[in-house]
Amino acid sequence: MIQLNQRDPRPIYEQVKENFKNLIFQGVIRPDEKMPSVRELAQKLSINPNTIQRAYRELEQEEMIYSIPGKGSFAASVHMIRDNEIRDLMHTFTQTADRLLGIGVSKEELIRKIEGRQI
Amino acid sequence: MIQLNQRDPRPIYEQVKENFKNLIFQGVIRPDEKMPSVRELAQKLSINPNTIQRAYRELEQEEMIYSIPGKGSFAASVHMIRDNEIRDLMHTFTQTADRLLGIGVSKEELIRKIEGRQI
DNA sequence: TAAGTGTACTAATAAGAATAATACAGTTAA
DNA sequence: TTAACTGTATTATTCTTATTAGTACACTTA
Repeated sequence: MIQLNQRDPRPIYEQVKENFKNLIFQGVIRPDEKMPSVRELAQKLSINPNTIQRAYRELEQEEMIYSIPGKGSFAASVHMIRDNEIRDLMHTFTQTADRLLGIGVSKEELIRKIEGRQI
Repeated sequence: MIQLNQRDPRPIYEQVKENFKNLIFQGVIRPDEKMPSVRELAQKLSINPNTIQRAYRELEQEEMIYSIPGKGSFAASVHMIRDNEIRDLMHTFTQTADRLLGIGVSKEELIRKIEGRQI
């Protein structure tokens, strides 16, 4: 299910995170489906359970999954994930806009930029 | 001219950078005015010249200053600095907009966001 | 030509990130 | 109730990276 690449310079927990993100986005792991337990996966990959736990903790902070002590970790719904992504991007968007407006760029210029985009 | 804070957890070269950014923004160092030489400043602060050199190198990459081998380092013009800042922010702005458009947010919604801002 | 300037390269060191070891607490099912 | 599972917190160790230092080079100016 999860593939670690020895030559990948990124830390293991990052590789684990990316693997699960892909599996969830691709629908291989469905919303509310149980993920492998930290110990089970750690054993399969021959690494320390805490490394998996770190990956899960960060995935939870990014609201890709949710964890229930004693029960397990589960994939979040794709709608939830999409909403969170939009929320975060919107925050960056308005923040950047504010900084531009603050140093003298006009609203009209920003709006023109938007209108000029593809899609 | 430059103040280093022993309790500041940031590396020395970062503190040096921030100090100069402020001095330039505040107009204490005027456009094209010569900055202290790497050795002179290093001696005053009792640190290695290479540490100053790193600060200067990064300030140059950010186009806050420009350096001429054998002559010295000089503050960039405030107009240049402002233009660079706008260029970078615009890049972030359009990039973020594109990602939002890509996952289904409409141009109209983004434009409304801009129009709703203060200033 | 001597004393100044920035810069490049390498080595040493310090700081932080990544992982491991261990213990705790909740859940479930026999 | 208890045994075997689950996630989580804390601390320690290891390892990588970032930071700083040492040294030499090349250019400019007086």
